[in-house]
Amino acid sequence: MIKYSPFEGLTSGETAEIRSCLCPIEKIYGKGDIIMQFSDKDRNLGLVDSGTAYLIRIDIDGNRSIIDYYESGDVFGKMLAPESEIDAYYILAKEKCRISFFNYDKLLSKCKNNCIKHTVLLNNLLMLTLKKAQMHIDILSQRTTRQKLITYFDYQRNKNLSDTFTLPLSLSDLSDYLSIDRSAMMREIRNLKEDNLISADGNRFTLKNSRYTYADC
Amino acid sequence: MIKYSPFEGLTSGETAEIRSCLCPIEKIYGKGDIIMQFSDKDRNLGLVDSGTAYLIRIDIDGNRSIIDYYESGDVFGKMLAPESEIDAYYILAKEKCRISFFNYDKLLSKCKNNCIKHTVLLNNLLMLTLKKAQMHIDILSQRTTRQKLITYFDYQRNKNLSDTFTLPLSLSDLSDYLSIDRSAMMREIRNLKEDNLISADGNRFTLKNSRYTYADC
DNA sequence: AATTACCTGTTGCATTTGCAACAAAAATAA
DNA sequence: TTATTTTTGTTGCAAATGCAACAGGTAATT
Repeated sequence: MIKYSPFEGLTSGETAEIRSCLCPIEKIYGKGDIIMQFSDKDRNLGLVDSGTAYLIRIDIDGNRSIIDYYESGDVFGKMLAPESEIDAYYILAKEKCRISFFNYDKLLSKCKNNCIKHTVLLNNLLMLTLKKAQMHIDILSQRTTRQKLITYFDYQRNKNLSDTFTLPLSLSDLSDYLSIDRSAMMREIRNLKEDNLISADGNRFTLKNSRYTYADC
Repeated sequence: MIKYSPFEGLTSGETAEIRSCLCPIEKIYGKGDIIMQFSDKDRNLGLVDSGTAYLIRIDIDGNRSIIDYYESGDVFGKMLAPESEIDAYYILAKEKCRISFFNYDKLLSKCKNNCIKHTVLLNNLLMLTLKKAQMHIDILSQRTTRQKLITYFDYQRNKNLSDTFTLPLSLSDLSDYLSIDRSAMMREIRNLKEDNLISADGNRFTLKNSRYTYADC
């Protein structure tokens, strides 16, 4: 499985060069802070240095969904976000976060050195965001709660290269990300345990069906 | 609402230049033909000149889902497609299609003229695919059949700039794209009619709730 | 240390959704 | 044309899911 990152295909020297060329601004956010609101004025792109954050959608009826989540190395911004005239989207700090903000007018323009590295970076950002979106579609398009859970767990297994892994989300938030009722999800997790397909201790899970292992990748 | 297209931001002259530079190969497919299978050998990117095609997923249990669909101007290819070791993905011609294939090694490499247009094209392709994926997530993350339908119809209204529009999918295929049971979907469409929120004749629909119109965009 | 807020886990019950099956209509092929 | 396949539309029933409410545990805050 290919791991996509913003600086994929760039050496650490080039990465440093881009960083100094684009001179990002670092900010710290506390739990529950709103990091970005996607107003027209906001010409920044956020790179998560540490902590976790959510992309939240509030729809016309006030329902809250977790559309995406960001861990260290993930990136967000208006350019990469869904647009809507109806729903509100914002980035929420789930825990204390350190974020580097890049001005993306600088990112989009050619720099003095006429280097194509900006473009490589831009492509990486788009590809990274696309792959996460495709993963989410893969999960959401599963027909049952059970299949949504198993598909999500399978991605976690591949990401962690281990049958045992700790969820990056609380169970409560996971149900939001999977777009299912929390109590129904808890019920199905119990069923999966009873069917001996998983075991779990808190939010540390082990996938027991070994038909397809991360080693197959 | 911004309309994304592969050649967005390029003049018709530049578009022609790219086409001649990349010299795409045109092919015609009949209804039901498999256009692309995402094998490693396939280094092509397909642009739909006419007709419609689907991105199909067949999961481990044999279930078929429509993950994406392509109309004139849309683009597909291994680079833009989900990857999976478990599920099979392929592009299926829904009706007679004319497709232009671009070699994307050529696309990714700099051309002799050192033009950045290839890169613009690449960014457009990624952005186009991302926006479609985000739309799909927006729809699939709706909790009820009713909300999935209304959200989908709303996108169609915006795309067509009219409260009345013809679906680009058959109702049968729409249920696959929305990941819901067809009969349940038919039942909910009937309910929507009875609640006077929509009217429909065949697969020509009119959205009657005018809280938010395309004019607001 | 005490208080508060949040998260986990559970249950009964109502509602929604999926499943299976069928008939009619429409589109496609022979 | 006629035959065949696909799509639409419907229904009864079973199963899955959502809703509301609550209790206990854990983490965060004062």
